[in-house]
Parts: sequence; structure tokens; C-alpha cells
Amino acid sequence: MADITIAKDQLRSIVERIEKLEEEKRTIADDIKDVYGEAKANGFDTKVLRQVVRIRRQDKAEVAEQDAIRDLYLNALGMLSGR
Amino acid sequence: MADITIAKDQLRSIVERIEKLEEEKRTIADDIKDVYGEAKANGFDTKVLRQVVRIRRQDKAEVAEQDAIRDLYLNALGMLSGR
Amino acid sequence: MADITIAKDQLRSIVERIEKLEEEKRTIADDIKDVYGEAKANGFDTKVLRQVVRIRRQDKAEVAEQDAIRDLYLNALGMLSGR
Amino acid sequence: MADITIAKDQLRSIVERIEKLEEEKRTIADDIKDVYGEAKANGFDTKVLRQVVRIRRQDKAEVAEQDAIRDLYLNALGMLSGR
DNA sequence: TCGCCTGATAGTTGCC
DNA sequence: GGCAACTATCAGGCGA
Repeated sequence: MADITIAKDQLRSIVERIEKLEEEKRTIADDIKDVYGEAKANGFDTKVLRQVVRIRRQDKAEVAEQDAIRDLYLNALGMLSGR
Repeated sequence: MADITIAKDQLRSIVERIEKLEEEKRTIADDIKDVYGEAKANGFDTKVLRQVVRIRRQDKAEVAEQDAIRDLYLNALGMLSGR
Repeated sequence: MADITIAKDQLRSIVERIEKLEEEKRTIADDIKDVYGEAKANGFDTKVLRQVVRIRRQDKAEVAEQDAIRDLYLNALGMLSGR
Repeated sequence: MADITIAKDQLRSIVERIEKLEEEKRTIADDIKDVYGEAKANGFDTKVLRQVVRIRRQDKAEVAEQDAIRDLYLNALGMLSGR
């Protein structure tokens, strides 16, 4: 019975932590939505805005991916161990 | 020209705020993942854990209604007796 | 040089076969979407429909086991009586 | 009762069509896996191969996205109606 | 071979 | 009410 109680408390703790974090995440998502709304109120085209944000994100990701590809190639050539 | 400059600053501000918020959101998502990982390490079934979190999140009335419809469908398919 | 040429042709063949298969896969995914759309037009609740399909897909024993674990968790959280 | 029978048949038809399509999709996914396996057996680095396939896919998507952005900009400038 | 982790896919939500 | 963006879940591939 004791171990069940412990598991019970643990479970409750886990679930509550997750729910708290999800709540925070939702809040931030709402904040993002608000910023887009504010931008729209200031005459910006949110569709374009989203494209801009996405492109900036992709650019960063692309750099990271190119690095990964370069490592793959170097590794395939047996040249990566020295890095 | 002045208004273009203003718009430019505004745009920059908007994009930066969005990116900052998205970064925070990502961090929290990682935290959630960590909690699940910790739960798993403590012997919990994370798949079921996710189901539980989802059940708690859902509106109770809605769940009941969906259950009713689902039973209707399953029954029509002759699959309800076995459950 | 010859083997490089061969590898090149092989590589091209491989990539093209994969892309062709991925294209087919995408087509079928679209077909599935169409069926759901048609079902919706005929008054079916697609959300529940997806649940039904999922239920049929899952291994029955596995479902039973997950149900048992989930009940255990919900019970530990004091949430089972209300269901 | 009659309409229930009709709905029942419709439901069964819908579910069976979806399940058939999902089965086909799974088969194709397996085929793709086979191609990668064959490539591996022929000495290709599947990790690099996947990168190649992904990059080709992204390149196409990127072209499509750039077209979309161009349209957005042209539209913002009131220049799209003539297209 | 097992567990982790990323990437693909399915599902949901919010906007137009 | 349909479409597009975003989120969550799942499965496959990789490394230990």
C-alpha cells in the first residue's frame, strides 16, 4: 500500500507540473497571437509577417542543416575525427 | 520617409517580440518533454500519461457526447458487444 | 571512373524511386482526406470517425491493457468516480 | 429504421474504404523502406540519402513558397489583379 | 537489440 | 464553413 501512495503522490506531482507548463505554454501562444493582432491593428499584413518569421526561422535551420550535411560528408570521407 | 522608418522600427520590434516569445514557448515545450522523460524513468507509462492529461483537459460534457456517438458508430459496425 | 558513373546512375535511380513512392503515398493520403470529407458531407462526425478507425486499428489486447493502466492513474487522481 | 440501415451501410463503406487506403499507404511506406535498405546494401549511406531526398523536397517547397511570397507582395502593392 | 530522438503524420484550432 | 497554421502523437532510424 505504501508504494501505491508514493506512486500516487508522484503521479499527482507529474500531472500537475505538466498542466502548469501547458498552461504557461498556452499563455505564451496567446501572447504571440496578441502581437500579431496588434501588428494587424497597425496596418501590417499578418500573413506576410508570418512568412517573414517563418523564413527567418528556416534560414537559421538551414544553416544548421548545412553544417550537419558537411559533417556527414566529412565523416563519409573519414575526415571528421579530427574535429 | 519618416513613416517608412517608423514602420521599419515597428516591424523589427514586432518580429523580435514574436521570436522571443517563440523561443520561450520552445523552452517550455522542452520542459514538458523533460517531465515526461522523468516520469518514464520512474516507471510511468508515458503514452497513458498523455491520455490522462488529455482527458483532464477535455470538457467533460463533450467527452460524454463523443462517447455516445462513438458507441453508436461502433454498434453500427457490430463492434460494441466485445468491448 | 566507371564505378563512379555506375554509382551515379544507381543513386539517381534510388532517389527517383523514393520520390515516386513518396508521391504515391501523398496521393493516397489525399484520397483518405477526401473520404473523410465525403463522410462529413453526409453528416458523419469525422472526429469520432477517426476515433473509430483508430480503435479498430489498435490491437485489442493492448487497448484493454491501456484502459486498465489509465483507470489506475485516473483513480489515483481521484477522477474515476465521475466517469 | 430504414435511415439507420442506410447510415449503417454508409458508415461501413466509409470505414472500409479508409482502412483499405491506409493499408495501401502502409504498403508504400514499406516499399520506401525497402528501397533504402537496398541502397544501404549497395553501399550508400542512408543518412546522407535521406538528407538528399529531404533537400530536394525542400527546394521544391521553397520555390512554391517564394512564389507565394511574391504574390503576397504584389498583392500588397495592388499589382496582382492583372495576373 | 533496446531505448532515445528526430522527423513524419494526424488532429485540432483559429481565422477568413 | 472551409482552409491554413499550429500542436500533439506516432513510428522509424540511429547510436550505445
